[in-house]
Amino acid sequence: MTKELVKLFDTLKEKGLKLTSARRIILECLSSSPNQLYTALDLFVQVRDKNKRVNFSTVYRNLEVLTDCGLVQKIVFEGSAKYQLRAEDSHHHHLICTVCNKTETLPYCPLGDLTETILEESCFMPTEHIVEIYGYCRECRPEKD
Amino acid sequence: MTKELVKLFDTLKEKGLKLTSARRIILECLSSSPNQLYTALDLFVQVRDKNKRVNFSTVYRNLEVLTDCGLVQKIVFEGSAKYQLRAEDSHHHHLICTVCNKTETLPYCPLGDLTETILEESCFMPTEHIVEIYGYCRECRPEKD
DNA sequence: CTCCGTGCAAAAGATTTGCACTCCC
DNA sequence: GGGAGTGCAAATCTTTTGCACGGAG
Repeated sequence: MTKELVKLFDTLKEKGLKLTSARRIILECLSSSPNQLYTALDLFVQVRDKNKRVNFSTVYRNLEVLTDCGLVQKIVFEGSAKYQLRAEDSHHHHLICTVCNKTETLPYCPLGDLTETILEESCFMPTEHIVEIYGYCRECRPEKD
Repeated sequence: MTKELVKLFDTLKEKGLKLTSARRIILECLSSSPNQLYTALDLFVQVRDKNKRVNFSTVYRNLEVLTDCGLVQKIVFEGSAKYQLRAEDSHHHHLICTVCNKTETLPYCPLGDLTETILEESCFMPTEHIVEIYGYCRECRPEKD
């Protein structure tokens, strides 16, 4: 079992949540492809492979729990929610390939100090933001001509 | 009837779409609160007030049509799609108040020239992006202390 | 007159919930 | 042992679709 996984489990416990077998498997699956965006269904299929007794609702309920306690990041696009482990270290965003749906990480935030600027310009006080960048990853990029 | 409304109707016709009474009413409603994000249901309720015979599916179908032809902008958050007239002039983003749900416009794009940078750094070729900024508008801002 | 657009009803898909039972701490 | 968590089934909510009919151009 990887160090990262242990850390995830510990975080769960610290938050007063029980480490059940469903949660263990869900975190293992998410952790096995940290750059993939899973729908609840994607994840359920993979979880099911490891333990047939885990229910779809349980996956949903736990994705919500894990999102609330900050271990998982939720993004909504193309009609359904997608989930991914949240890198616990730093604020970042995603580069999402519209062909293969794999994601890469943009390790910094393009908004930078914009919060201050917006507050001054618009009297609007930003608290959170969504930045998602869509395009072609290196593999899926159309041939250059 | 406002100038802006006439312009919207003309755009419809230019695109080869018929100006039906449902579309007229939908655009009137959207145009009456250009800074509000409407769910399909919100809009349906308001449309219904003006003409009881308009169907919910018609609202959905037209929101899609209007989005496709660029008159309306669609944003998905909090579990459902929200719609708003698209300012026809320029690329911009939204400041969304998490209290009253009203939106303001951020008249520029915080990503700026980042497309080039990302391509160089990551070999990822951005084609589109979502930037939505959440926070408190001037009216809903918590008391300063 | 001709289709695009619509009303209606039903289906599809995503997500949530009530309840009894289970099993982690 | 107690309460958080789960399985199951059904409900709910959002969005889509098939089909026959109606109205804008």
